[in-house]
Amino acid sequence: MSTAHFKHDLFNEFARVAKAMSNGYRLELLEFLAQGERSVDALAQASGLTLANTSQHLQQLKQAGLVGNRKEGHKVYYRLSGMDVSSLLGSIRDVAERYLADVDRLVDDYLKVKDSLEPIPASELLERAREGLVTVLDVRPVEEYVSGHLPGAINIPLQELEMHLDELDPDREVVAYCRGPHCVLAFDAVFKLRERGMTARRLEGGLPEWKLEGLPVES
Amino acid sequence: MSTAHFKHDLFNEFARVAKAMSNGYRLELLEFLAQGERSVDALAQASGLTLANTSQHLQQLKQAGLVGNRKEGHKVYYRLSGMDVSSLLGSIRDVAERYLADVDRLVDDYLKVKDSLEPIPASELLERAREGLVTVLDVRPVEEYVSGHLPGAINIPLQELEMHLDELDPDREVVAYCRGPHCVLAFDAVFKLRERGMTARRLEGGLPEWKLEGLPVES
DNA sequence: CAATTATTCTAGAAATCTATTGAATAATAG
DNA sequence: CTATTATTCAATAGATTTCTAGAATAATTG
Repeated sequence: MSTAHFKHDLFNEFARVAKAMSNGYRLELLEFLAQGERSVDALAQASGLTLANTSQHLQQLKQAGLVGNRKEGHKVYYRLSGMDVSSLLGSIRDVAERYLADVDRLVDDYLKVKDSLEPIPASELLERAREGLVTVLDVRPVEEYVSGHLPGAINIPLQELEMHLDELDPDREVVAYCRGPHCVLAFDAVFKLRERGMTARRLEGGLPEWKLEGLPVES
Repeated sequence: MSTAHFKHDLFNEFARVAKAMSNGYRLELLEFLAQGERSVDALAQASGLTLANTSQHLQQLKQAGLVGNRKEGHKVYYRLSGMDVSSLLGSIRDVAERYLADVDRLVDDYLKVKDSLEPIPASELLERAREGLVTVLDVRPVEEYVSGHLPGAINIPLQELEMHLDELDPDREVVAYCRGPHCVLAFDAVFKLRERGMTARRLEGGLPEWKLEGLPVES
């Protein structure tokens, strides 16, 4: 095999990985999977895709080596091949955020209050949690909480937040988190809590970013 | 705008970045650009694509925010938007190398001697260069060397290596480098030098990786 | 064993991507 | 001003992707 040929083949292989990630729905699926293992059915529901379509997208991700699966009973559970896939997703996010004006515009438009919601870094949360000063609030759906969450975090899915406000100590600051840096759940939660007069901030990044920093996870 | 809509749009923006990188030729162009600024013409020659085709690929990269360009005289020079694009390319490479069996197979097939060519890490090269123990050899084409190279490196493009062997001190170890971790130029150079009885190793990664570690570049 | 559930497979239409070709534009040189 | 050089634009054919819908498979339940 010639050098040019080798190089060409190699770059085509790299392109396969990028191609697998070149579709918005597949990136959403990867973000869901970054929260933990999920069945095809659950992923279809979460993404709003049809079952057959979800299955096909997952198979593309699998062929590119980004996810793996296992069969248990008559369900198939998919999972990320490794946390470096999550990290790759983060790199794409960062590059997009830095160089695509549309991303900035979108984030600004939707999260107008962005500046007033200055996020708290993982390191700071760790410290304040150690001192017992904060309530760590996971606002993702129950299934995602169950398959892994921040140590000591309590789970109140966003939709149920208003009904369970009494579970939160009104005198402690709340730090909310969800799936990732652009996940709106934590934004909305902080907004609602502040409306109720509580002190609330959101964590910078979500569970996947927390894991990538090598911080402990409870489940 | 609804939450679901926002999320969907956002992930589609991220997908644009991945889509721009989902083609082998475009990844090759990005690797060339990671060596330094280049004209469309030069990139067409290096990649083997036609001029029009090269121009179109570059425009796709530009629309995804990955590259920028400037006009000087009647030439247009393209450049990476930032080193984080180079870093993203590296992440894709890593994921592909780790999870795609085909990549391993390709690298093993072509670079059979891989194991005997254990690369020297940047940190070690720095140390040994400081002690004056090694000749740092850049085997990329002259243009790439000119637009930036390792401090103190001498340039002998691979094709001319045999003719210029006398420029190398036979008693000093040679460390060769080129464009990146899978660039064959340095592999071939090390092979040739060893055939001539010289002590030679290749640097782990190429110039872009060196820059990403924040190490100094000369030009 | 029949019915049910979860997933995958197959086929096809519409949309998108890629490479090629030749024409158009823009800057410079003569 | 004309010719030349470097790049982009526009049109097109062929290949690939994406989504849908219904059939097929595989494991479990009754």
